[in-house]
Amino acid sequence: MAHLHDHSACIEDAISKAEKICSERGTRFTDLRRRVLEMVWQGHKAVKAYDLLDQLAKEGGSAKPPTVYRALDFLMEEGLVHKIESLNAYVGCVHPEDAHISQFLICDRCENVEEVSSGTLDKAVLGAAKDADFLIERQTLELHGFCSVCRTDKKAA
Amino acid sequence: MAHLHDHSACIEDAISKAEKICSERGTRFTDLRRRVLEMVWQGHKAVKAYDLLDQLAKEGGSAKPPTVYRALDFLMEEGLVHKIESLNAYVGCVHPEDAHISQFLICDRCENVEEVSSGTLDKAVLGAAKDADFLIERQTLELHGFCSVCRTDKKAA
DNA sequence: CGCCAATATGTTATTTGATAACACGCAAGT
DNA sequence: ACTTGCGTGTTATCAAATAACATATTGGCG
Repeated sequence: MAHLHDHSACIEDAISKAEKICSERGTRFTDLRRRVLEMVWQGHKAVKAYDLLDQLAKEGGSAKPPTVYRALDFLMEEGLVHKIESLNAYVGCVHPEDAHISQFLICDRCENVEEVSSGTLDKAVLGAAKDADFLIERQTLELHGFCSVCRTDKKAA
Repeated sequence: MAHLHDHSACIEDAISKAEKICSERGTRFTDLRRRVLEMVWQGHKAVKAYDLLDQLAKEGGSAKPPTVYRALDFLMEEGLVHKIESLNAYVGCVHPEDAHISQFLICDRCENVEEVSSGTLDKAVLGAAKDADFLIERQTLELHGFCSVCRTDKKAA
């Protein structure tokens, strides 16, 4: 993911995909849920629930924790948002149209989160589970470190 | 990991390894830290910080959150304990003597946590990072599902 | 249309998870 | 004995998440 890009296109894309998915499934993409999804997509960083809460509160309405957590729960159910467990934060899904296992590269410097899908990695995970005779239902795979841009910057500095 | 085994041997082993490691490094394996490590090792499940706190409180002494979090921080620094991010809980490390990357199989039924080390998996993770030109510093890899025993039980039930 | 049921949101309170800041104590080395 | 560092105690607070109940909105159906 480049550091410089037309991010408004990312937001628009995420919203239109969400509209399509919800309409296909007959689930309701309400104003609140749209607003929360937009806020999650304000960048490619993982966003904290209470930061969303603050923003919502500033925008006028009364906003309490359940408001934002319920919206996040809905968005996660629909696969539009993922939770980053190691950060207690939430990030927009880049390809919500198909169900998938999530794997993340999280830069600890610029904080950008990149969602990757590696078939090799998937296979290795399944292989490890098979070796242990373990049935996987859900996985958390979060790799922290430095993205290519930040690694270069560090060297320069 | 078998469901039935002489668990006291696990505890003893963990404590003696901890003693050895701390003495080698010149770090202090105090009574409190020993007690917390024993409690983390009361089973192969991940243990919550506030459960440790409750236990400590019952054992007489005054115990407040920092007490247990500081002990856990120490134990994690020494590699004696790992945090399971997806559960906000802590589990004893099975081979603290050598630094390593942690990968966990977490049974959502019996709650046992098995620490695995798969070279294939390690390689796949490194490969995915390399493809993205990403430098890994730390990883969270937690696989949730059902262990072999619980999977069999489920079928039977 | 008007009603009902289901879903969504608002509201209050509480639980759980974690850390900041400062005080006190103890142990090892000089 | 002294002091320096480390460990622990204590108080307070922040941060993350959910429970329980009230109200509102929407969509389906008679």
